[in-house]
Amino acid sequence: MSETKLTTRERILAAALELFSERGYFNTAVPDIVKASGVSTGSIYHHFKDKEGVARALFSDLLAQMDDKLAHIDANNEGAEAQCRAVVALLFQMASEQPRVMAFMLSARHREFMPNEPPICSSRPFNKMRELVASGIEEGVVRSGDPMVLSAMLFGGPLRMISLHLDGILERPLAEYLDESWQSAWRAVAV
Amino acid sequence: MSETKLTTRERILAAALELFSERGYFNTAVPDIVKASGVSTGSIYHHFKDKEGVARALFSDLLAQMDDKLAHIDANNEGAEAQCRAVVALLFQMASEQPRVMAFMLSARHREFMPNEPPICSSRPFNKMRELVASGIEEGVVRSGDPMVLSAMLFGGPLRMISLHLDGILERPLAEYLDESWQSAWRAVAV
DNA sequence: GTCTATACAGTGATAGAC
DNA sequence: GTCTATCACTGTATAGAC
Repeated sequence: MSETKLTTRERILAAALELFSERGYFNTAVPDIVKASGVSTGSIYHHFKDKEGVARALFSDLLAQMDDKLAHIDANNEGAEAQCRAVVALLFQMASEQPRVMAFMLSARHREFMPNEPPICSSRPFNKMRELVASGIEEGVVRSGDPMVLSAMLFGGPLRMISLHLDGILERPLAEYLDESWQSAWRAVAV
Repeated sequence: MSETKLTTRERILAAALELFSERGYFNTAVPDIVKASGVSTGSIYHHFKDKEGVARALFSDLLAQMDDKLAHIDANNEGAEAQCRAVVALLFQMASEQPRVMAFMLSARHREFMPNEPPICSSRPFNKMRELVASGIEEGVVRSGDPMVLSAMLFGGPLRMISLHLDGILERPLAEYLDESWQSAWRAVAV
């Protein structure tokens, strides 16, 4: 536990992530963040403009992390099929290991508390996923069609599995559904 | 416009649906519902226990409506494949014609404002969809496998298309994506 | 940069007349 | 059943000392 080594900013964001993903943004008061982080109200407002600013910084950090991981996948896998499969595996792994992070990123209604933020499906990670499908079409491993639709079909099923997992509906650990999910999903778009 | 003929209760629920789905539950104050419905604060609290009670009634009504429509599909279509396809068509149609309703039902984080409500994916309509897939397996038109997974794969893609539509990402009207979406989705689970 | 104390707005909910 | 008026409180954000 290197929690002591975290900067003030990091402690605030860690507490906010915990609380926002657990109870939701609107059920979290600033004094809750104060208690959970051990940082004072004044410090929070020194580091962030307002409560929404905390959420924005958190969301932006998480998107950047996700973006890094996708870039890593891109570099370490050969061909669109392997890359897409690695993306699904990554999403499953993150949903298992950091369910809070995934809940905040995928399920939260960001627009409700960050009115000026674009919807998550137009974020870089989601665009990257669409690009992968598009290159799959060029490679000839994905049938031709609207990349938007094909991307929704390829990743929509696995993302639903993640939702079910986050809602506590699945009987077994999410990882055990990976193979079957991927095989089904790939059938939807394969040539 | 038969708005004048609505009962007080209906006017409250109609206004609440409009506001909750537009701005979200937490961005809607009771006085907002008062203004939008033309009904007084006192009347709202006469008909509902509290603000959460309004949301619960609304959600329950919408689920029941959806349930009716699914029963109708069940009765008017022969075979699991046709029934599943009709479900997807219905969802697309509703998302086009009543985007607010669908946004409130599919995307809202209900647990955040109705703590005792079960997650929507364990609601009757979603169970019905899983049952359809299960009967598809029995009929031999859907490959054998975990019905939970297969259901997620069949409906996950189309539901993502609906999300994209509700977020305003799609270039064309949702209806134009129906055929391509269905064909892809069905491939994922067909024998 | 961090803290405590506090101002102030806006919220959910009630009281009580009609 | 419906209304108006009002309360008590919570939550955001600021002021200002250290």
